[in-house]
Amino acid sequence: MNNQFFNHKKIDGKWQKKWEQDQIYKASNTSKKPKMYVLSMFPYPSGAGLHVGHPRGYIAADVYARLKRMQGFNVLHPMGYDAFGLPAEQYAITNGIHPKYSTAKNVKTYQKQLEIIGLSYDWSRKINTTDEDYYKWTQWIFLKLYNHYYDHKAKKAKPISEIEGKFAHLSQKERDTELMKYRLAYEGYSEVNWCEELGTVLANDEVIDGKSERGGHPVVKKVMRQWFLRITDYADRLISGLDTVDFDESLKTVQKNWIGKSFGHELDFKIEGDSGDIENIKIFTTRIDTLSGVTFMAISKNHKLIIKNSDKFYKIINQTKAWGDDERDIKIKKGVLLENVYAIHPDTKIKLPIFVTNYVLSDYGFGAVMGVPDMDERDNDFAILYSIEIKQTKLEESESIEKRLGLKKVFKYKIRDAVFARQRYWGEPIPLKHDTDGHIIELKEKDLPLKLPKVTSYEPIGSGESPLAGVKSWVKGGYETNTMPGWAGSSWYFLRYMDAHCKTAPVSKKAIDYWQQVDMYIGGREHTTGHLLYARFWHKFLYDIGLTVTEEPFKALRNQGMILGDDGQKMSKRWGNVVNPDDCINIYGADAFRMYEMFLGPFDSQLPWSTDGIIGTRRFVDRVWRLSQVIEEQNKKNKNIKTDIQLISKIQKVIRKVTDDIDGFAFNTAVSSLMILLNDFEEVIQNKKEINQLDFINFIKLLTPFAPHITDEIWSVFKNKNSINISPWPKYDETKLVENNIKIGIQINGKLRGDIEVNSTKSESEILDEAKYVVKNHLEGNVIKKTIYIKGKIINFVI
RNA sequence: GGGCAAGUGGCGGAAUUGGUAUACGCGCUAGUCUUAGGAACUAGUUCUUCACGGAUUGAGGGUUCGAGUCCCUCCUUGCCCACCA
Repeated sequence: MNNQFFNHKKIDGKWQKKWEQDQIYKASNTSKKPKMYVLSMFPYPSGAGLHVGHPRGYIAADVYARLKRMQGFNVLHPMGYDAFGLPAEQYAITNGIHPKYSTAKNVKTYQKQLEIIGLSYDWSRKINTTDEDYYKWTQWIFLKLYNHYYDHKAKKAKPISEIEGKFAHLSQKERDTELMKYRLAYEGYSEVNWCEELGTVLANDEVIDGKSERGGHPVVKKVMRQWFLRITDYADRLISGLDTVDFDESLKTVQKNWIGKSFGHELDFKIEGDSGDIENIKIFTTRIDTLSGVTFMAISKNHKLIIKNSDKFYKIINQTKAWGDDERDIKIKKGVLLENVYAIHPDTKIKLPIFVTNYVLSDYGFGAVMGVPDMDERDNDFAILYSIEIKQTKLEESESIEKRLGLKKVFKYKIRDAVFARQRYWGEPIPLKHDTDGHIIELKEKDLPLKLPKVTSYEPIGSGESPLAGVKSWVKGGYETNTMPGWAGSSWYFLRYMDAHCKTAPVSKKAIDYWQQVDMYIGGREHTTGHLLYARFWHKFLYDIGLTVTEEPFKALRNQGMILGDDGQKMSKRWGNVVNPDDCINIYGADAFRMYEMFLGPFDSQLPWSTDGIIGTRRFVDRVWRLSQVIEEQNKKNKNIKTDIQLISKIQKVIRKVTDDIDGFAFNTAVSSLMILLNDFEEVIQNKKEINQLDFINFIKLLTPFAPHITDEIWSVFKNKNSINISPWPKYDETKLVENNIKIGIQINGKLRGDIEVNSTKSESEILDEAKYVVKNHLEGNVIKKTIYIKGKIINFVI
């Protein structure tokens, strides 16, 4: 070992191979050590492969996992692939290649890219959501959702069989219909986000500004048969559970706002005039106290008053058709007055005009609003546009209105039940059959997995139905032709890692009892209202049915900031600013790359990438390498070197700093303090002093979570057995600290005028006298009115 | 429109939470070595000034012996949600 440069090409691979051979990162499900489950959000392997932004979260999780392992935890740190979903299917349509093969290829690429980074995964637990052994259990969970309902009194899910008796007197068809109103996975007809280009329905969070998240195709509303998950039943628990987890406060707020719980009252306004069977307009309001200011009613164009009287209101239907399908897009308020129909104010009995408007959402509350232009800005805008009376509101205690009109307090939520069906091929088949009467039959557990059949074409068939509807045997068997959405497999994968090969359940009782939940979850903020909410929902359901042992899946969550291109734009092929991690690792080595990703800046900040900077951490790696050789030489000659006590003291401080920083996800400052410590080591060597190997080992141990390859190599050159990666973490020892002479500033009236060396042997008056002497020019001819001396920090003379 | 962040050298960013602003790294300048270039190493590098000195954390004000940090007003940028009754 006489090289000036660290030979990463040889050494990185050597250790990666050895770690895998010795299985040093394998987690034990029976260990007596304290457990620690550290999880990175698993990737969707796209054809483009990883860019340098992706590994940031993986490396951070890995650094954290490595620290915990060295601190003596039994660490579970797994990785896998989320491989069902649209892009693979789009690729299949364009290229005629089965998604199974294209995703397998992508997974292979990702696997290679991850391996060369040197991440400490327990690969024996690798999962892939498209494996039959995996999606068998996704289907199993779906069936559990299907045959459970939510008991709002007990606040938990219960078997549907418990309420079947209630409907025993009904015909099977009627009974099916009634029970469907309770099931947590249910079939319904609903207006959904339909994307013609993709030929499928999308969830709300997959639609951005009326366009599909993937591809940016137009999305319109369409009524279709769908499967839904009743996430709304869990809305309250999804809010209250946030108080028990260690997530970023702003992320909790986003989830709370997404669920959108609000408190208010429901109230019926009687209708007079030509309104067919409809007698009332039901509204929800959070401001019942403004009732006296109501001067009109506003309803959405899809309100039942219009729909059920389409013959009477055909003109209005035609007029409002052109308003656009997405009410969220509207900029200018529009309205049409209903003729010959009035609503009656419950107190004054005054006739109120009814308008069909574009600013009332059809899918929130009852799609109807009481218009209070005096108090509500939106109602005010509308009233001015349509010359509606604006009446001064007399606020009234809501309790007295409640009593007078017999109203009850109610809660409303913004969150909708989640559409759980895609008219697509590349997803988990829904394990249900429809018999000829339309009765639904569940598949039995022994018949799972219901495997995806082969198809000849991946295009959705004309009606917008899934390609499965074109498979004769499938349709003949009565199988459901919808498949599950992309987020099905990712809603429970963290449980599967606990027991990746369990044959009898999604996860065995023994494994869940041991691992409990994810202790530290690391991923991007973009999953806040999608995956993260769905996973919490499924986990709570699985808790209700006794499969999991905690209410929440993730005890703590940390979000990484996005890495931008060096032009400050999002990294993408479109801008030509994509940097590939493989190239960086090939040139600079995994350790330099890992350190640079962590050193770039605060973990949760968005940061521009600059490949130029890696040279800095690469130089650091080389300097550590050279220093290790010098120290080895010194220690060969003399076994009992006494290291400079100042340096030992500095090492102790860095032990504390690096430990605290990794715990607090302040990786950038941990790396910088390691750089400072290296500078200190080199200064000692330059001064022709010697360093004991054991003190240097403390330093390389602190470096190990960031740069595990070079530290393991040095560790073995120093003739240590096993891997440094499973050696004990250094302990901070306060007794080894020495007090230095420190320089403190001398201020006059708060302005810095000089400095002074102090140490513990000098008394306060000695220090102050000396300080006065140092700044005597500034003090000349002035009286010191006040002296402030903060020990070890500052002296301030006020004149 | 609402909510949440954040504004510090040429650049990415530090600052023990009110106590010497600009740590660490990139880049740049000079030097050593080299036929040369590169690499490596050494020294320097907030601005202004020949220098002594002076100024400086988006702008302005305030509290304090002392403010990047706390308070008020404003400006700018980023992200998320956007007619949720």
